[in-house]
Amino acid sequence: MGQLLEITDVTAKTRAACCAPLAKEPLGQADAEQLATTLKALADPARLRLLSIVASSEGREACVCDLTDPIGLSQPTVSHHLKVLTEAGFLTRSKRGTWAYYRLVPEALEQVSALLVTA
Amino acid sequence: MGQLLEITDVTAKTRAACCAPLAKEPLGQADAEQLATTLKALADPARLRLLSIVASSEGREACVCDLTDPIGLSQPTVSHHLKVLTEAGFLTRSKRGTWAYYRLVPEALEQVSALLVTA
DNA sequence: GAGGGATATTGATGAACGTCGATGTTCAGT
DNA sequence: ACTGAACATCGACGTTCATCAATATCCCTC
Repeated sequence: MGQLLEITDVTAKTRAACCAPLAKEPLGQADAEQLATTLKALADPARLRLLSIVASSEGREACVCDLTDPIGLSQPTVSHHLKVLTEAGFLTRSKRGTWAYYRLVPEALEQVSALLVTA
Repeated sequence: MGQLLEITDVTAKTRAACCAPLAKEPLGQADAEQLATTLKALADPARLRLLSIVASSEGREACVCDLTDPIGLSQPTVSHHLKVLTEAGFLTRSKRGTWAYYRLVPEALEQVSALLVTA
């Protein structure tokens, strides 16, 4: 009891919250695989750009139509990248009319950031 | 003038220091590719485990012989992963006798960590 | 309900990656 | 010099992944 995580937002399924900071103790195989999956979602130029565009947009959200052009990739490819980022927990999707809006989940990035710090 | 970076260690070739934080402004193509390369070095279970073992070892360093067994991969594969981490700036290599010691570069992880934070 | 626009899914293709066995290299000790 | 140990490099193989064109789905409007 007295778990530290009780304070955090329960609704956010922060998949990156898998383990102690890297430098704290050796990662187990399962934890390493989970963290790697999360990091792999970030380790792509197109997805990093998509994330940063969304993050610096008003309300920290943007629709696909605003993202396709500046990225310079086809619409299906952009859609695919957004799906990867969403499944990794970095974005959430909400459809309004014909448009799909993707919103940043700041806690997800903070989680990953916290795991990498040397403590 | 008054650059923030002047304070940081000059000797460390922190390759991750490419750009402003993700949420600050949209990443350019070149910056995104560089960051992605750095993150790709982290986005692998074996490399994450290697990093964490080194990070939690005495003096934040370890030789290959101490790493091969706990990882459960062949020696060439471990050697390859260590090379990737070194080229990404997360480790440095120093040979003493027959042994090769890999030491953690904490600043590199801190750099990446700082870029992901939502600011 | 028919047409059109925005987004998601599918299938295919080429490149990048993780892994290993085999071999090369360097160094300590005999 | 020779042998053995520690580590790196090479070449090959199977898998994963980014990307696109084509197609499907959903929703608005007329």
